[in-house]
Amino acid sequence: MAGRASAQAALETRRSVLSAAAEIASMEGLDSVTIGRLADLLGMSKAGVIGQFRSKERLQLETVELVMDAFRARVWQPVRHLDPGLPRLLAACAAWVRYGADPGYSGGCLLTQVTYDYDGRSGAVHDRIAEGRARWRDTLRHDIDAAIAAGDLPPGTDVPPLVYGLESLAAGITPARLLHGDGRAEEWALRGMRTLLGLAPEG
Amino acid sequence: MAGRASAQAALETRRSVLSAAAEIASMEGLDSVTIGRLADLLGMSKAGVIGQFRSKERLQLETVELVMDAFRARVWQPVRHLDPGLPRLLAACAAWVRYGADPGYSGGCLLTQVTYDYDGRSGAVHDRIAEGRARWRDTLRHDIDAAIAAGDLPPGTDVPPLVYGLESLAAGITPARLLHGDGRAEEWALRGMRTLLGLAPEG
DNA sequence: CCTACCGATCGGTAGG
DNA sequence: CCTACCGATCGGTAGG
Repeated sequence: MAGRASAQAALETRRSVLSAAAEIASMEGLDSVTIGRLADLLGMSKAGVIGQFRSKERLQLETVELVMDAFRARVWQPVRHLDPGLPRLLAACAAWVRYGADPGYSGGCLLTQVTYDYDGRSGAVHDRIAEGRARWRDTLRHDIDAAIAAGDLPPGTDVPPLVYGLESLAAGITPARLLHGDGRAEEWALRGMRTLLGLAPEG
Repeated sequence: MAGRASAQAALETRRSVLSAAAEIASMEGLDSVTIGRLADLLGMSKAGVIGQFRSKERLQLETVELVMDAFRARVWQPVRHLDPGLPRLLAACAAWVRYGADPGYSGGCLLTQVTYDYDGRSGAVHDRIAEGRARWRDTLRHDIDAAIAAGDLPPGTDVPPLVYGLESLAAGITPARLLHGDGRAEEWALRGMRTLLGLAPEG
């Protein structure tokens, strides 16, 4: 029973630790994910929890990685097969706000929360978040450029402010829902995105 | 030297504790404000730090209160003498994004960070943030309503999505600056606000 | 992945 | 506002 488990069992343990870490983090912040709490929650020893992750920072980093994977799977994967351009951008935005409104964790969108919490810190988590956001910005820019080239957006469109606006509107969903109970924040965010893109409110 | 200080000295101590707490919190989050760290930073004993605040939650709450006061002083105070309506709304938005870009703390806008960090928690800090945001929303709504009545905004303006958009765009400044070095985020936020209001890009 | 343990730090109090 | 102290918990390691 004791001793080193099989590679498969170790992988399952790893997954359950990260899943619990994401759940705690979504409610109380990534800092509140402590080794002792995870051990209690999972009925394991602290050594068992931290064993696979060398350090708490590694565990935090892998938690962030897990959530970024979920974001890609739910937001980017469903639309990536479409041609670059405005239709794909709008589909991505719709999936994006949908994810923000229902990220699969009790405490709201962990990605947003970690972004706003770690932006002013230094360290691996800050760097990883900055890199992930930069890649998502690239993706958005790519579709915006294609939309301009196709004539679906005006030729003079200033791209950086537009990207800034889209990501700000998406991020606002979590506090709107959790602080004010705005059940329609998802819809509001998407409507704002359409306005910034210069599109009519519907269709 | 030792023993209970005068009421005035106590007030100065209180201020210096809260100021240090805000500085730490802006960089590493409100959770990282520990009594021991404040004591080290200020050259005091832990008992001296916590003495005036009964508990850590009270200290956190008063730190939030301090930052909310600063927000009101820098954003609302300079424009409140203007008549309700679009000009005051635009002046408030300009002061708002200015504050977001330069909030007076090293680690960015503490109000934004705490908002996104505590939205999913329960407790006094969450409740106070929700209340403060609700009051600011009321202020915005009041000017928007006046602008509609004056004919400066269309009669059919849907107010809640607009308020949502304004606050989301303002909040996006901190991560844009700190994660991506977007020096023009303040300008982008204001431009987005004007677009949502249906105004021309300039003037 | 467990037991047993390390030094450090946590929030907070007693008493002056 | 200080010294001295409390039990609890922190991240992490040794050894199996």
